[in-house]
Amino acid sequence: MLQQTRVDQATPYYHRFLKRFPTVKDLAKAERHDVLMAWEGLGYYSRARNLQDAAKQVIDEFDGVFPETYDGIIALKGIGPYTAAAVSSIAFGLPHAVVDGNVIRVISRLFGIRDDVGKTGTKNEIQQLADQLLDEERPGDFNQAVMELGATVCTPKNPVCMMCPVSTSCVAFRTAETDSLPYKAPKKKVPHHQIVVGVCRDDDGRMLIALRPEDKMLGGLWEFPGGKVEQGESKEQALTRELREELGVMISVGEKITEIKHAYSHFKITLNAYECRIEPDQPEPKPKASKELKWIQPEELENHPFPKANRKLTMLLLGKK
DNA sequence: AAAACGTGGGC
DNA sequence: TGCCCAAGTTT
Repeated sequence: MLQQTRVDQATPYYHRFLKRFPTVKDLAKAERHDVLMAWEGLGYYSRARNLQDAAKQVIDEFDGVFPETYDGIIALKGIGPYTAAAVSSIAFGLPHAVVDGNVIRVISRLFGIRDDVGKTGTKNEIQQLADQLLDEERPGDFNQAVMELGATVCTPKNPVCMMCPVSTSCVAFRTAETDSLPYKAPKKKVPHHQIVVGVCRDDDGRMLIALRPEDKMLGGLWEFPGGKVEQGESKEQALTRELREELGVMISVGEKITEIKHAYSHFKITLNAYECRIEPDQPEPKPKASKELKWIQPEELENHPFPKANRKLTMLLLGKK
């Protein structure tokens, strides 16, 4: 949960998750739907799938006993170099240095690394330096101490060098480069897409939702069907086209419901939601781009995992805020 | 090796 | 408002 996520953001999820899935076996045998439901809102949903896959690995490949070696730990789904080092050092006292965002900042300043820390080679260099620095007597404490130093003293903005125990040997401090290190190459600006989605209702007041494929973005979550507005298209045209492509039916576009802005990790969207009706002569919709389609009553929206922008829409539809 | 992958808080 | 960054991993 903590991968690319602040402790404060993950903490309530952590407690809820453990209450819902108290043991590895509970998690391993759970429905994916329920795991994603517990993860909804936390983002990077592949982590939830990986975590459950890892639980299955522990049951099936490790006889139900969590591995106690670095190689065994990093063999688990969703566990990479950082998490394997963190768990093996903190839980089992094994000598592996963690390299997270904090450590990258501390090491790059301490040693005056001026290369782009976004590059693989630079990260390897930092990993080597961290490994050399590691206190092999207390690897877990050392790792947490460096991360804590980065989180509280050697901060991204306005580091408190006066409080730093290693400032006298810090290159960035001695050369007044703390503001420019770690160096990161300028980011490309992210695209902004216009998205249209349809809230298709039938005569019983049910709404049509679609399940996103597991291997794609937001995989395993539900959404209102729709897609991107292409160049030269009106939103109504785009929605008609998208639902024809995605559901295989002709629809009529009704009233606009709302407009929701949202930022993902690598692009931004404006989600335009419309009331829709499937034309009377049309066959039952078939999932062409999604894994499954389902007609549900409004109150059932709360029992399905939705990504953030779609969840805002469901809340509006339920009259909740 | 670089890009894909969510969301929320701080400034 | 817009950008940065967060206890990174996978493809």
